[in-house]
Amino acid sequence: MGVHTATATPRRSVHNAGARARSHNRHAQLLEAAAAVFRERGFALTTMRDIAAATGMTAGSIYYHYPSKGDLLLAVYAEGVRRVGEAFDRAVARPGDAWQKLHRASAGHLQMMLGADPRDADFASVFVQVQPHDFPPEHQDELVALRNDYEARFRRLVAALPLRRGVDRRLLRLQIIGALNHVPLWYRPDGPRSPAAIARAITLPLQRGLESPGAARPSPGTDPS
Amino acid sequence: MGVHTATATPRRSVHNAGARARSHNRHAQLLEAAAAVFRERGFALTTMRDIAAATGMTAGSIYYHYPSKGDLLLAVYAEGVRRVGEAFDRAVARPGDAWQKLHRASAGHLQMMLGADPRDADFASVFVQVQPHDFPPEHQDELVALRNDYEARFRRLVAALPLRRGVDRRLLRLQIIGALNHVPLWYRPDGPRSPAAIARAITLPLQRGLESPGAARPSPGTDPS
Amino acid sequence: MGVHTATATPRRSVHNAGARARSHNRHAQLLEAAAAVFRERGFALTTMRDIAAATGMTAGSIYYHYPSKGDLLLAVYAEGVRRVGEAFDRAVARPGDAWQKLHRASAGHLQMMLGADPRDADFASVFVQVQPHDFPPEHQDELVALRNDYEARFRRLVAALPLRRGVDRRLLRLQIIGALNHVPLWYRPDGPRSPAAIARAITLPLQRGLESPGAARPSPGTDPS
Amino acid sequence: MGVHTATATPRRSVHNAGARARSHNRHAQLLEAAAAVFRERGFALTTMRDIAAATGMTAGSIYYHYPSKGDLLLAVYAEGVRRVGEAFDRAVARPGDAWQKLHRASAGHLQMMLGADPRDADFASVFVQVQPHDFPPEHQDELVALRNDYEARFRRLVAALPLRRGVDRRLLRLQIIGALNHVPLWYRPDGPRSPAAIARAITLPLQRGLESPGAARPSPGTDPS
DNA sequence: CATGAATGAGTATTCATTCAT
DNA sequence: GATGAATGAATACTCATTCAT
Repeated sequence: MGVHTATATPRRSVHNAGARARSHNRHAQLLEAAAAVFRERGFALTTMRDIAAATGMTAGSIYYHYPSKGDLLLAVYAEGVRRVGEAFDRAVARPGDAWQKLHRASAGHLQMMLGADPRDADFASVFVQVQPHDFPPEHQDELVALRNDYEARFRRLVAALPLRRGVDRRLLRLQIIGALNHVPLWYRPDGPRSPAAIARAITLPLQRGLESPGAARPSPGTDPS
Repeated sequence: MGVHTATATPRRSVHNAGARARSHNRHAQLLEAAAAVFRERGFALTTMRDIAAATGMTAGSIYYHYPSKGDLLLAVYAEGVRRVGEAFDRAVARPGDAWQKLHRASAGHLQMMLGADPRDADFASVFVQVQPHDFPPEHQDELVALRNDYEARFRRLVAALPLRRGVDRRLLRLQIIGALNHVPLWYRPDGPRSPAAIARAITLPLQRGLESPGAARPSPGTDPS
Repeated sequence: MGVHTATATPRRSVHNAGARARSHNRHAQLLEAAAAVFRERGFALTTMRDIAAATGMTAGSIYYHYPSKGDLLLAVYAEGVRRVGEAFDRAVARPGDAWQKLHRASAGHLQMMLGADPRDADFASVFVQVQPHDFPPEHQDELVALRNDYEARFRRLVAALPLRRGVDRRLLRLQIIGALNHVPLWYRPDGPRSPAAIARAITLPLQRGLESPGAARPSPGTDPS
Repeated sequence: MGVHTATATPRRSVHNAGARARSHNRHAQLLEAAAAVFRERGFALTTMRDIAAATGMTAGSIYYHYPSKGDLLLAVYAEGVRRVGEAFDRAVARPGDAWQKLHRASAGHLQMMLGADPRDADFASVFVQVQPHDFPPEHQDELVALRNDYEARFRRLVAALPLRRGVDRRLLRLQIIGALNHVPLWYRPDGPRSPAAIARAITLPLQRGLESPGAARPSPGTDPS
């Protein structure tokens, strides 16, 4: 679990507990700063000096921890996948039928991007908004692998949904992901709806429109997620 | 009409028909090349040399026609808005109820991005994928104005939809746009569904889930759009 | 004595009187525009487009009249020498002793730079402020020759001055030229002194301080120039 | 004190003595090289590569020390003001009457531009020959402030001169400055007069021509400056 | 004569990256 | 671990100049 599950790990391992702790902090700090800056400015417009300034380091020092800007982005991306994935898993783990799990998982996904913790939001936003397109070519495969990791969760959940015959489950999944990931482009924290409410307002009509006729109608108030 | 309705127009007008025709062609050619390259690489990673190479010009020559890279992007964006907007308008102009118009307009929107004409696709994709964020600050206002122009069409159309009470029309609109604009990220032209079919598969469940109970159920086969 | 006494003449001669007249006007117009722009922005910062804009031409058209930017500057410079030289000559031609002639010639020099006719001022200012340094190397010799032409007048005039023994006439001349040419850097047309008065205030103390003891003291009011 | 008193200081301070010394040397070296090249070619015609070549650096490296070409020029200018100003102050600090101080200060001014130390000459020449006109607009105010700083010294000195009634002290000051600053345009180091002698030859006649009648006549030999 | 269009060599500036200390 | 300094390749943009029409 730690911050460095991703492939783009730092150059060398540390040698004692004190150093590891310090190192860990420094790494986490660096990764968070990078996430914040990447989110704010995008990859191409972010300079290593921007990130360095956000940590109190100088640009050269970053290279002690990450071998390149692309690796740093990849590490941020991976951490984004990890965090959003965990939120997703937590939502799915709670009892309920498949539609309820979808509502809650969507809410979890959105809350990671828009919720109270700005660090979650930074990592999740990078994960959700950065496209393979923005990466240096040598990292694109890894990026796609990470993304697939996450999307597999969605795939499994949608596969469990009781749907009318003929519904294209892949398209349903992509429609939900598209709608959810579009939210940060217009969301205002002082708006009338919470991220969870938005997520529910996105998925509930789809349930109404697509669930198999035999299933019980969802009653809006029964799921407190 | 024509390519140069947009705000970011070329530096000077021409004075006779022959020159105008030539000039027009060159401009259209330049704009199309820029659209293709911006779409492929994004704004930040596209160099003026890339665009020049795609037209057979030298980088410096572009500046005879557009005063900056940002202006060129803006012109491409504006042309994207114009093309997608026209497709939208054509769809809405055909007779039908509001839901039918929404289905067709969504199909038009998607077809611009994914349809047979690669030039439409280039302009539309730039329009849809470039964010204010990617623009030089001095052009962002204009960009937002252009985008609002287009979104107003969607707003009017959604306003005309017969919906259950309590449905948030703004959210519905943004959900549809989000889902539609996400399609190019996964669409494969050799896939089983046409862009129009995808659009319909996105909006039809929403109709089923959200239309006001009194309205007639949509029968899938009646709208041939 | 037309505009083109200088070496940097236009590419080809004209063939009939009408054309010559028109050509002459166009040339004069171009030269004046160039003088104005060179004066305002300096050689290096002036673009051919600046000059073209000031004449209503396009940049390429200038090359019909002058083979290069350097040649254009040289022509302006030469015209400056011509105009200031003529003013100098007029002042010297009027009757009076050598000191009176010096006062009047200095006044003429200054009036060319600061007087009522803005065209004189443009040409004179370019002449006076542009240094060999600013020229393309291939024109520097010619520039120096032109400048020497003008300075020879000053040299002759100073040679005729009745001075105490031991006075360095060359230094005196250069001191006067330096002081005069410095005036445009601080002169304000709404100031209390006219260019002629300034010139006199510069040269009169030098007369008082340097003229040979036997000469009559200048009485301030006698020379109305 | 030292090289970096001026406003256009390098980007960041250093943290230990060794580094500071190195840094200081590098800065001084860079500034001196820039002064030499600016003096030789003027601001507009000097390229960053020229300056870099003169220091053994790469053009890009200059930006580690100065944020722009304009800032670099300003730093050179400021150093010129500082050096010439100090020479002026030293001359004024020595005992003597106001006229003697003027002679010596003028000599100091000239010696800075033409004296034995080529570095002084570079800085002083840039100070004296560069006009606000040559600067990027954003630096012009600062330039004028620096220049005023220096001219105030001259103003105070001229204010102390015993002069005939009616003499325009401002004009006298500007006449002297104009004559002095013109000298580098014709001075040859192998000529018959030293810079100090030239300065004296410029100011002494003005004393003779302008000092108030009651004052003692200056005897040429008494002031050995 | 004039122009629209293009060129290509240059210009300042940026920035990821390196490295000695 | 960290940094100051440097690098060099790339980038947007400029501009004198050319030339077909």
